Amino acid sequence: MLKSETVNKWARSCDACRSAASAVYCRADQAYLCGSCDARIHEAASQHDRVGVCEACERAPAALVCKADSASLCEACDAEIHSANPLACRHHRVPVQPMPYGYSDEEDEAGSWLLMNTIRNGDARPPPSFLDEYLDLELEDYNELSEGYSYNNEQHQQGHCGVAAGSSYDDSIVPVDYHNKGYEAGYTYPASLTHTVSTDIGIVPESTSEASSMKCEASVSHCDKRGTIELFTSPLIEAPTQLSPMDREARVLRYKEKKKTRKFEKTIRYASRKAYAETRPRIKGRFAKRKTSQGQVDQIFSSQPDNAYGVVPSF
DNA sequence: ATAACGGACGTGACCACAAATTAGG
DNA sequence: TGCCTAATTTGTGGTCACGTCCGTT
Repeated sequence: MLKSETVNKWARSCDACRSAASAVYCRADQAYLCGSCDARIHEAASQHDRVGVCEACERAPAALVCKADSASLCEACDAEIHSANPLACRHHRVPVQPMPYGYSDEEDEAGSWLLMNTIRNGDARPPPSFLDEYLDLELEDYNELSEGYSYNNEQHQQGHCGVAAGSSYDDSIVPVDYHNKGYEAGYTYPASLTHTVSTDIGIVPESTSEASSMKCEASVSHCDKRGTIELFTSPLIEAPTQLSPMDREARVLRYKEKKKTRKFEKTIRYASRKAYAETRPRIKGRFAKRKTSQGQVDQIFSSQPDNAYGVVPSF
């Protein structure tokens, strides 16, 4: 089943800007696009059918929507997830519908905007009051920001930021076409199919360590039953211990933007459980045993006079 | 200026049980 | 190594109790 508390490092990058994670797949263009690129490109081609990206692998167009899991899945992930056990097989799934024009991944858009502005201004360095802006961070957030911070102005001046706008892409790394070399060629995904990013993670170096993440094909994220996230790294993986100024800037900006756009509303991971909870009997808001609740119902109705009406027992 | 009071608001605990996950054979 | 079964854990929503904040007296 799907877990929402783990990090998916496998998200496919946008085919247009090569920086942000893709959010949609355009069937007409046969291209994966982030929210901002999708909005820009399809402003003139609004008739293109687009679908979301699979929430499990984030690297293939969604083909089905699982009502029980409230998740859009590609055919491969759907087959894998829903063949796991007889119960999963019973999940109701419907073909994914093309999204109307106007969809945009706000987070990607805002993040790109911030990055573009920074680069346009020709200065990717943190502002003088850089740290002051984080005085309101939670301690653990601050630790995450502090971890691995190493500002290297020389590298910045040498033009390592001269890549596509809104990108922290390291042009010294040759991009890998996952679609051709991985997914379609039978690339095996991690055993734990995950599809969302926990806000507890804080800064998740999605685009920042894109170069390194491209080399991290063997890494496996694991979430144990207490919710602790463990990252297993193979010896071949290069960890981003020293971040470039651009990488650092991108991380900071992404974090700031994410903090702004944090959504505190409750997220439902299992729609089936929600549906069941809504139908369950209650006594003063608490879940009640079916037999007990039935007895209470009988008691309530037996205590009402024959002509009593308008009283709705709260179960 | 300070204390007391009360209303508004926010937060966490509680409950049962299907579903998901893990452990062991 | 893979399969099966049993045991354990997770997640779900409405209500209540409690604490905090703020305005009024």
